[in-house]
Amino acid sequence: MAQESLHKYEVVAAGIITMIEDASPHDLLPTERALMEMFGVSRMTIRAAVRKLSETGQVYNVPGSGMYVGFREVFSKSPRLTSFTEDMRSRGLEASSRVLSAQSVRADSGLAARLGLELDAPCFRLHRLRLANSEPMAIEEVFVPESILRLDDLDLGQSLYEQFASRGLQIYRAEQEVLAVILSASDCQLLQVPDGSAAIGVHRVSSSNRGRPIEFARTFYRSDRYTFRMIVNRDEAVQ
Amino acid sequence: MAQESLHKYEVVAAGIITMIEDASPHDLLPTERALMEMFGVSRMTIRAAVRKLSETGQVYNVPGSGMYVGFREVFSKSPRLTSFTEDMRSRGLEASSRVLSAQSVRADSGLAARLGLELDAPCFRLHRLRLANSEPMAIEEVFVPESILRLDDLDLGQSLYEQFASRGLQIYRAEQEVLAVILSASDCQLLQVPDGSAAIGVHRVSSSNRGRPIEFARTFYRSDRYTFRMIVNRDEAVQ
DNA sequence: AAGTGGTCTAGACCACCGC
DNA sequence: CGGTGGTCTAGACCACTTC
Repeated sequence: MAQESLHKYEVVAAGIITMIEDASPHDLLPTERALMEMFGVSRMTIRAAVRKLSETGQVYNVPGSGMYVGFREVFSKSPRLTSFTEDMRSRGLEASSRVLSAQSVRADSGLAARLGLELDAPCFRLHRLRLANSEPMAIEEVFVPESILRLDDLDLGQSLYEQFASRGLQIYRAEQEVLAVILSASDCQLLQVPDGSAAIGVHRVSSSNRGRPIEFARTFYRSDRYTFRMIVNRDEAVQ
Repeated sequence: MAQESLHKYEVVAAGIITMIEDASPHDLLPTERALMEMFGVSRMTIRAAVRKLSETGQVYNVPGSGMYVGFREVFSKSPRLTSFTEDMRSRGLEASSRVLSAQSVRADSGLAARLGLELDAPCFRLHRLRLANSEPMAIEEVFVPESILRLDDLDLGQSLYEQFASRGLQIYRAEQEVLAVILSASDCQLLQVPDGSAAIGVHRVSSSNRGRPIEFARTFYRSDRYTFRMIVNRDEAVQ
């Protein structure tokens, strides 16, 4: 069941991935010019594919030398914008959720600033326990302007992102802040962790492709079950 | 004092940045074809500059519509590999450090695996308190194989990265894991935070451009002073 | 229908690496 | 020195947005 990719560079990237699967980290890959012939595309298309793969650490380039298979597959996921469901799926877990509350609220100054709203603008707040393989994984608090989705129209049984999409709003981009917190007693109980446990907090403002803020979410992940993994690269020389 | 950039796309990126400075978020920027004429370069060079800027959220593209100034400058830093010194400098703070201990150790199984060494291979461990504007900000524990830098040759007064560089080893890439922890009583004292405080933990394996692991570092940042900020983008449609 | 960014071609020269 | 990735050109067609 081969997926029908639209763009050539995606086909090339998929082809390179199949090469990588049967190779060890730091193995030398064919040169870009050789890949041109193998895939019958121009060099820029090869480089677009390679860029995509090197962003996730699956391959890496050494100028003047060649292109190599990335280190370890465990670490191959750089931070990308994903829904909780996708994130869990990529870790081999099945996501579900339990609604703790859903209510209408008025934006305070902090929320209004984050979502680009007037003070006291109507929003709804959705408070959910997120589970992975039926075990508590995170507590999520989402605020959405009622100008985008009214609480009355909210279908609690359906994915929030799908409901945005059905209104022509697709989330493209997010500003995100990662911090450490100590959970409240009630949150510890919900997550089934010892009292006073630490958690990874993520504050996120998600926006449409037009830069319009769609949601502000505060999520607290169990730190015994969840970590952020990423590959970081340097632009220039070290300090 | 204009910096002499080597590449055209860097010159173009710098030029676009000066446009951005006098503009507001979501302002429309010239089209790529207009920028070609303005800078006298080809479209691919414009796009290389735009890619660089959009990685850090300074601009964003809307297909079929145009290119726009990014949201807020506060959030413009996506996760990149930086030294503590650079990281603090980019936040407008001056970095310093206090050595807590420096000793020779033997790699246990975890360390050996991370650094690609034999079990019991000699390494040194450097334990430092990192300060920003003379205030404690983080506790850092670095392990380096003695095959790369011997403890005897270590100059505690000099930047570790500079000592790598002087041996022809430049750090290009790192695998990083971010987690939340509760600090030990002694670490709380060092960081001057209340007992039982949470901290952001970062585990990092840094490698040379040849994929050779150079250091394993465990850093704990005060979570009241330090957060990770990043912009994340989507590749494809939402779940 | 016109204009936009996204993709793609078929070339080219360069800095750097390894022999 | 030849080969590598990094940059760059001058075109082209496409899907999509905007009017």
